Amino acid sequence: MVVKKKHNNGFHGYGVPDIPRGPRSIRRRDLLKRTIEDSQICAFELLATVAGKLLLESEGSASSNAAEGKDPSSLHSGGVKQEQLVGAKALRSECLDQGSCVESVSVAGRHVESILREFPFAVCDPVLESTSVISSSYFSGKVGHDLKLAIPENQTSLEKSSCKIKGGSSDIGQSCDGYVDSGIARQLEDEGDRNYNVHLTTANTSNPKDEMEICVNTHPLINSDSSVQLTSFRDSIPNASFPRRRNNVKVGTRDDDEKFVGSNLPNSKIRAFRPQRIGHRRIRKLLTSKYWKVAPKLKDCEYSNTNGCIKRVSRNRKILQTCERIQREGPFKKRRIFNPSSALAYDGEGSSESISNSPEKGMKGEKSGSGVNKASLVSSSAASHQALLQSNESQVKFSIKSFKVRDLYIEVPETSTVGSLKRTVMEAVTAILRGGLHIGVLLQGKEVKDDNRTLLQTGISHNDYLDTLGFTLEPSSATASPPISPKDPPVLLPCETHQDLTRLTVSPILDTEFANASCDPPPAANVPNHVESNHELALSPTDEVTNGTTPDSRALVSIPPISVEALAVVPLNQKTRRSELAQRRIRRPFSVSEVEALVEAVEKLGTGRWRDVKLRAFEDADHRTYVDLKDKWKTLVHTASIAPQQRRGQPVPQDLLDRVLCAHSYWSQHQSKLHGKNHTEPLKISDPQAGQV
DNA sequence: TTTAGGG
DNA sequence: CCCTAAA
Repeated sequence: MVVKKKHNNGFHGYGVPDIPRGPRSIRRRDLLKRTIEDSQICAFELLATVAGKLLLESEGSASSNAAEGKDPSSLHSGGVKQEQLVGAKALRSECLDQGSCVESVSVAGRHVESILREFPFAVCDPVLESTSVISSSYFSGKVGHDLKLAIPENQTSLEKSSCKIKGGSSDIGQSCDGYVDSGIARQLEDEGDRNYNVHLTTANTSNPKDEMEICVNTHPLINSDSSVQLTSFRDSIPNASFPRRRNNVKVGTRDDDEKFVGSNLPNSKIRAFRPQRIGHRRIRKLLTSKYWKVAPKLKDCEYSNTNGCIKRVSRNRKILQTCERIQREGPFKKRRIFNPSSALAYDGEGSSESISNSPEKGMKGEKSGSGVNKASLVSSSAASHQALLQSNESQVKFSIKSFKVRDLYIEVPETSTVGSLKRTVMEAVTAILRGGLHIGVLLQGKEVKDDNRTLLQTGISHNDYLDTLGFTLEPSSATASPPISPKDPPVLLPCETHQDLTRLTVSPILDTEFANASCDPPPAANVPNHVESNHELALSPTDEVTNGTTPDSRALVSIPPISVEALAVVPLNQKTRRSELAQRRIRRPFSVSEVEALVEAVEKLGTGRWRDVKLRAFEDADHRTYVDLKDKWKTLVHTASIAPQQRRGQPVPQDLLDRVLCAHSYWSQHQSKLHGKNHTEPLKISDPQAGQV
C-alpha cells in the first residue's frame, strides 16, 4: 500500500510544474539579446545590401551556381559570402520567375532572406551537379543539425520538451530576433525557421535504415558551450511561443557516405537569419501525407494530385512535377545521453566539424560581435543554471547530433531550372523536418505515451534506460497540421490512405502531441550515462570530434521509410518494420521501494496472482507488467537464495530478501491447497515485517 | 489475457 | 527482459 501511495504521488506527473526557469531570466535574456541584436543588425543589413548588389549584377548566373556548388570548400574561405550571394541570387531570380519569392520583404531584407533561404542549396549544388539529371533521380538528402538539450527530469511533458528544443542557439536566436525586429523577415517568423541544413547527395545506396536518423550525443553537454546553455534556457521557457526560430548550426554535418563535405555557413549571422521558413503549410500538408510529397509553394501554381504526386504548374512557365517521398525506414534509432546539467543547448557552431574545418572565419570573425554576445549570454546562463539546479536536482540532457532524411524522390521536368530543383529539394527537406514531424519518444522500444509523465517517472532519466531511449520522427499526419492559410492550395492526399503504414511505429499519442503545430522542433534525445546503444544509427564522428564531445553519439531516430512502399498500394513490409521497431524494453531495475511493494503484495496475494499483484502494488507503474513482477519475484527468490557476495546490482535490504524467502516458501506450500481462498488468505507466516502492512 | 517457465 | 505454451 505504501507503495501504491508512492506511486500515486510519484508516478503521476501531472502536478509537476513546468520548468521552473522563470520568466525573469527570460526577460533578461531578451534584453541582452536585444542589445546584441542591435549590434548585429547592422551587419545583416550590410550583408543584405551586398547581396542585393550581387544579385543585380549577376543575372544569368545560374551556371555560376553550379560552379559554386561544386566546391563547397570554397564556401569556407573568405570568398564564401560572395559565392553564396551569387548562388542566392540565382536562386532568387528563379524564385521571382516562379513567383514564389516572398513578397513582403524589404529590399535589403529580401536579399538577405533569399540568401539565407537559399543557402542550403549551395550545399546541394555539388550533388546536383553530379546528378546532372534532374528528372526522376533519387537523392538522399541529409539534414543535419545538432541540438542538445537538457531538461529536468521532472519536466512534465515530453511534448513541452520537444517544444523547447525548438529554440535555436542563442547566437542565432538573437540574430533572428534582431532580424525580426528589423521587420525584415516577418514571414520567416511566421513560418518558423528551421535550422536545418540540407545536404544532398546522389545516393545510390538506399539503405533503408538510414532514412532518417537522429543521432544523439551521449556526452554530457558539458562540452557544450555556455552560450549554448543560454540558449537552452530560453528555449526551456515554458511559453514556447518563440520556438519557431531556429538556428542552424552547421551545415554539412557528418556524412558518412556523402561526398558532400560539410560546408558551413559563412557566418553565424547568416545562419541565424537563415530563414528556414520553408515549411509552408501546404507543404506541410503534403508532407503530412504518407508520402511526403512536397510541392514548392509558389504563388502562381496550381496543384493537382496525381497519384501521390503533386503537380505544380506555374503559369508563367514551368511545370514541375514533384514527387518527393521520403521513405522512412522502420525503426528508429536511439541514443542516450549523459549529463545532468541544465538546460538545453543548441549547439550551433561547435558541433559540426565542418565548422571547425572551415571555421568560417567569416563567421567567427564577424562573430566578434557574437562572441561578445556569447559571453554575456553565458554569464546569464550560468545564473539561470544555478537556479535551475536548485529547483531540479537532476536534469537529463539530450543531444541530437543530426538526423538524416534519407530518400527523397524528386521529379521535375527537364526544362526546370537547377535552381527550381534545388528549391524543390530544399522545400521538401525542410517540409519534412519542420513541416510537421511527430515526435515519439521510445523507451526500450516502447512509446512513451503519457506526456504528462516526467522523465524521471518514465525512466528516461535513468542511466540504464537511456540507452534505449529513442525518438521517432514521422511526418505529421494531415490531421496534425490543421492550420492552413487560406491561400494555401489544398494539397494532397492520396497518401493519407497509407498513413497507417507509415506510422507503424508511431503511437497515436505522438501525433496528437505534435499536432499542435506549435512545436515542430526536432526531436531530442537524451540520456544520461552511457552509450551502449545497439542501434547503429548514424554516427557523426566528425561532429563530435569537433565538439569535443564523445564520439559515440548515435542516431536516435530513424523514420520508417514510406516512400516507395507507401506508394505501393500494397503494404510491403509491415512486419519488417515492425520487427525493426521492436526493441528491447529498457532495463529498469527495481528500486528498493518497488521491491518492498512487490514483496508486500506477494505476501498477501501469493505467487500465482501476478495480475493482482500488479494491480495492487504497481497499478500506476505502466512499465511494470505482471510478467515483469513475476520475473522480478523470480529473481528476488534467487537473489535471496544466494550469498550476499554473489548478488549484483543495487543491493536489496536483507530484510526484504528474508521476507521474499518466507513468502516464497509459504506460498509454495499453500498454493496447491487453498485456491479459492488464497486471495483472502495472506501470508500468515510469522514474519514480523509482514504484519507491518 | 494471464500464468508459468525457459531462454 | 523476452518469448511462448497453456490455460
